[in-house]
Amino acid sequence: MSDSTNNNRDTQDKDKFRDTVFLPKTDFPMRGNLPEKEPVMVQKWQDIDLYAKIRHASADKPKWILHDGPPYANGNIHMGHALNKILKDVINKSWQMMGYNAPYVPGWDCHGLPIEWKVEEKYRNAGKDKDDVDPIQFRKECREFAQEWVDIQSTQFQTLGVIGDWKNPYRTMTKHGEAQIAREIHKFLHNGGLYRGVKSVLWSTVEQTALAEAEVEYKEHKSITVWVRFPVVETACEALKNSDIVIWTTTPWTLPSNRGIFFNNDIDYGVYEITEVADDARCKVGDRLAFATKLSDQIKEQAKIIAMKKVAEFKGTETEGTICAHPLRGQGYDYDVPCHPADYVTDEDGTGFVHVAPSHGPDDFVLGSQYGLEITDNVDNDGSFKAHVPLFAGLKIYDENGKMDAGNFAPLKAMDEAGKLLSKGSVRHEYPHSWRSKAPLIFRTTPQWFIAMDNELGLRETALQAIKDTNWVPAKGEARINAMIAQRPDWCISRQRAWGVPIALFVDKKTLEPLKDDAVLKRITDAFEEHGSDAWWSMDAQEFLGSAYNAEEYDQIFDIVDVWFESGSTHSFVVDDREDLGNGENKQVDLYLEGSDQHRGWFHSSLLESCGTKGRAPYKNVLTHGFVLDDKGYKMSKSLGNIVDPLKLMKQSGADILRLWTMTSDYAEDIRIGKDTIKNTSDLYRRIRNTLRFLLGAMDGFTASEKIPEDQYKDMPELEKLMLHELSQMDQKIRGHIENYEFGKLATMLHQFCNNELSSFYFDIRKDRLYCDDATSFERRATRTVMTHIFDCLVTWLAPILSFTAEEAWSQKPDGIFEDAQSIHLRDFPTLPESWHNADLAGKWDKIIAARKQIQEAIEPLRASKGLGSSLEACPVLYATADQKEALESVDMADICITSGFKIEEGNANIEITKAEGEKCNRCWKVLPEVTNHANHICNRCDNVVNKKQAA
RNA sequence: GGGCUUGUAGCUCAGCUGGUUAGAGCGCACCGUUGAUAACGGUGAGGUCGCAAGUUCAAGUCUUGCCAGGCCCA
Repeated sequence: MSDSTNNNRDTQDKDKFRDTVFLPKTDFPMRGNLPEKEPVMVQKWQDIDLYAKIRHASADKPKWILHDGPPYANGNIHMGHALNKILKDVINKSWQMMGYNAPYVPGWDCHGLPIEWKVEEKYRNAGKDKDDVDPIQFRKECREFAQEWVDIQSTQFQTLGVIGDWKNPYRTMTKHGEAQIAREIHKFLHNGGLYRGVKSVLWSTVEQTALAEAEVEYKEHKSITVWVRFPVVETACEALKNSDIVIWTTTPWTLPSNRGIFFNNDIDYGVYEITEVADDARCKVGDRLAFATKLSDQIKEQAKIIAMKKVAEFKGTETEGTICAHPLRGQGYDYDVPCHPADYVTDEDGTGFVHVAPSHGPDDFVLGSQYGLEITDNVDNDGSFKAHVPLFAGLKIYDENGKMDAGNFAPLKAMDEAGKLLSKGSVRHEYPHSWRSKAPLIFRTTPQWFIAMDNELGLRETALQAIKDTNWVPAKGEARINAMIAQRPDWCISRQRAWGVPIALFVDKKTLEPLKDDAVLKRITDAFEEHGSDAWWSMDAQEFLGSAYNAEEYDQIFDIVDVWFESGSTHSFVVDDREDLGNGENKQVDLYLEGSDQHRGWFHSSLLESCGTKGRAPYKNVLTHGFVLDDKGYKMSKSLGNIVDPLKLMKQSGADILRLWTMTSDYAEDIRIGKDTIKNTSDLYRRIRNTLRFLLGAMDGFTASEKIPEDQYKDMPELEKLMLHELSQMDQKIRGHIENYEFGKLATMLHQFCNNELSSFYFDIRKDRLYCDDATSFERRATRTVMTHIFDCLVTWLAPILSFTAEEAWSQKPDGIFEDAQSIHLRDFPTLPESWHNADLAGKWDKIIAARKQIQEAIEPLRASKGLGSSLEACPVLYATADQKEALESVDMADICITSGFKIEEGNANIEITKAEGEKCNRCWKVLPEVTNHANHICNRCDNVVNKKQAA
């Protein structure tokens, strides 16, 4: 007989018996093809209004509320948005499936500068000036712009698989939102938190307006530098007597506003007596000058001093209490100029002494205020000196084109004439300019509205306590926000802008006190509720003031409120005011969840706002995630060209890949994304998908009658019971992780369960039973019953993460076995019977599994030497102690090791692999002696099954 | 410049209060299977735990410095 004849017979037999084997069958494809399927599913969820169905189905369950932080309605979503929204969705779905009613109301931040700019830009491009546009019209265009992006982002978020109330999100620009934000401001008016103060801001003399930091561009600018002498008039420092302190500045125009001198306690200073000077030097022999010793050579050269000697040394600390005269004393500048320490003063350049004009620099302002230095009001909106300024009234710092003007040169000249100018020069340095006009900017103090941190309201104290009362996840977030709240200055909430909610107040022109009449305030917010805050511009002031007050005696405030105050108020106008979230019970929500930057942003402003109005935090738990970086750990940026676009990624790989990536990363830290990570995630995804596919295939044709009744579970084989135990273990771990906000471990755990417990263990072992056993046998029914339980659990556990894939798998399940839910997302995690838990069994099987592992290792060398192919060709002999022998004999080790035979002998621990005796069964492929006796070359078991099948 | 923070195999992550040869999954290599088949099973090779000092009988784990990142400020 030739080989080919043999092969033919084998092939025929194989074909013959292949049809009698119960191979897995399912329409759930191996390949996900997610980019095509996901959008269809999103559409379906919208069509059936899945969100409403979930709400309806869980209406009676206890509420669990994650309150969404509003993204800014401007531009397409980026990876950070994707991470944030996916995380929220996974967490929310998890709690929902734990048996809670977890509504998700997405929101948007709609007011603010970036949108205002975009609209302004449109006007500029049309050759119009924003200031010429009617504010109502301007705001209308801003609103339309914002709404456009709300709609776009809404669609994009939904493609991520995020389920929420997309039909009815919250927005900071709705009429109710604006009205309630105004009410919140009024609460601070009543509780004493709100006050009017001044603040140092960057000011454009050309546009005559304050600029936000984001409107400022830093570029090179040539400034005048001057070294100026301040004669010491009073000092406890012996060295300083009869000398002049030398300061250095690049802004000569600030000298008329000088009110102090700062030094550094740690710097070494010297007093130098001039002994020889050049002809064109501005100082003379015998002058005594004080400055930092480290800078003496530099100053000597600059001042054209040929020779000088150090006559005294002193530490910065000794300078305390020294008082100087202004260089223009006798010409209207007769006040004292005190010296104070300041850490920011260095001896890197200049003189080691810094001149202080509290009105014209942020450091000057903050420290100057602390030392009680006068905040001058010398400079007008257009950059000219006000009329009360001696010598320089009317002179402008910059002209209308932003060029340096007499306001800079005149003080310099006056100093020189007074003999107080030591030297002058120029320097090129980075300097703030207007984004719009490109003109250089100046610092100027302007009146602004503040919320006090430390007055009778005690906001800082309340907030610090609220931080302690909140659960911060990860815990390090607490230290971060605590430091910020502990150190922050009063909250400046006013902006001189158009697109926002006005700080809707009237201020008495005479007393400068804001009007606190409730009737007036109510008329204002009622009008906002009806017309939106546009009413502040469109209605007449007298309409708000009513008959009790005369509009002419009041200033109407047109400043708008900081957008952080708006989003910080969402706990009020969203959480408290929406029935679906709220409960109207003034209750804290369960979770705020944002990036770690929000310790300064939303967590922070929400905390202050809520502490000010409610005396406690708006949240119980705060979860933070890190930032998305590129594959090397660098920040994504256009210039580096390393941006990963979530929309593109979804089109290439699918949202479920993105979702899985999020959850397998340690999102508490910054996370990386790149080619490798996506590849890795796709591989993980394939394994999970194939596990679902195998389960679906294994359940092919399963009906309720095949299912083992609950009361017979005790008779199931141990392996089946072990798997039920594994399920109950998983169930407990999963619930524990969710309750402790340890979502990072979930996806990894699920994947490893698919991989280890299922694919390489249970499925591999039970393939024989599924494929070859009698379909009606108790054992096969038990296996298939357990498969339905595994599927029931796994598909639901996966649903929060792989929302699309789980839904797809759910749609492929056999009928009549599972809960009748239209969508997987309408389900809860299955409640597993207590009886499934079986620690003793698990303990026993630990040993069995260890033995299995040893057998597998022992087979390997034979395979390598070609002594063996399939493990079914082997018959291991295990030598073990009597105890072990007993345990192993109680189970079918051949099945478990997927070998055709298995012998256990008493003896010293050892393993021998022998070849199984007999021939390969043409149906089940086991190598058994009995096969030889059958005409069809099949084993007894298979023969029975085939005969029974034919009879049926 | 300041506050907070990160750095463990090619990738994603574990490593509790310092204690035997640093773990897992993926990927990779090799083998098996060809009845989960663009799948499945097994075995194996990969790490001076960012670098350098120090504390200790003992450090990935504690201290200090440095390097490279990140967030928030200035």
